[in-house]
Amino acid sequence: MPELPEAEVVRRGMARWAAGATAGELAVLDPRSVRRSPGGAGALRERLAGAELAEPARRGKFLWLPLAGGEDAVVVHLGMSGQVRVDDPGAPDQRHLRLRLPVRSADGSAHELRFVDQRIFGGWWLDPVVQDPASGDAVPASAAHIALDPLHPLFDADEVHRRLVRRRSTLKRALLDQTLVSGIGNIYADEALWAARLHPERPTERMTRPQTRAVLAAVQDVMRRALAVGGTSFDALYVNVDGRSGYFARSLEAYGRTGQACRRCAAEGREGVIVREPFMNRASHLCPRCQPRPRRSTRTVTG
DNA sequence: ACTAAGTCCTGCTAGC
DNA sequence: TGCTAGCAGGACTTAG
Repeated sequence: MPELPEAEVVRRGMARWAAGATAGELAVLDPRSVRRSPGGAGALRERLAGAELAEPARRGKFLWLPLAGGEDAVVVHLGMSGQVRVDDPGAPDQRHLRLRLPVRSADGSAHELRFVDQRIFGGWWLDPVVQDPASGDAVPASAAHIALDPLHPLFDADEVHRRLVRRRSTLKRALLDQTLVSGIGNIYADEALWAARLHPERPTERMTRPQTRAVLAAVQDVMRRALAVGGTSFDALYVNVDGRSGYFARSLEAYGRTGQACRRCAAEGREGVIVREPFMNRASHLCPRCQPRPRRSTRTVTG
């Protein structure tokens, strides 16, 4: 699933051909992929035709193509199965191809930016650009509520801690809340919790500052390592703009390793096994020996 | 029938 | 009793 490292790989892949390019006429093969765009396919197509694209940008899992002039941008969100592909004009359609944007790149070459999305959680939409007062960044309005991501230069773990302990929730749920810290999804949440030896159900108000620092440092570490090898690919759902897979799946310690030995336990002579636990109609993967379930919460249970 | 999951939206509840 | 902020959970989606 695309999380921050995968979105960043896609951003870099797009940058070479999109930065400074001139857009042609957008083909909308499935209007559901532009359902968030004001005015629908027609308005988006009209705005893009002939528009100059600037350097692609990203915050958390949100990507966008700023349009020359700086007043608006095309947001590209991958959802859970979205891909951006850069193809030669006339290349055969991919299965689940939803959008096709011809571009004349800065070097004069012709390409197509294509949006392929099996499950249609993602999409493209036109959005005004606003200034985020906290960072000074220019961001699309629909991404303005998103917190800084862990790889942002101004990311402040202690500020996240202060906000975290005010919450009456649990740790993994908080890590997935894009308004607290952005870019983390189910894979990197499980990996960071394993690395920091913290249970996903740990109450947020009982987190210590060293624990918060540890889990956020683990997020940064696992994201940087994933980025270095092109992201995490489990199947054909996530690929780079060239259609190539990332190699981080083989480095995962918790996610997707249900029933397999915990490698840290094995290295230390213990026999922990990764288990899968239900979580928000989804799943968490963890080692019960490294990540013991917190003792019963001190939170008041009404009844 | 059930699995995968990012984000938006709705509705509930605690607390004042 | 009523308001609000914050939190939890459902809806959306398709292939295997």
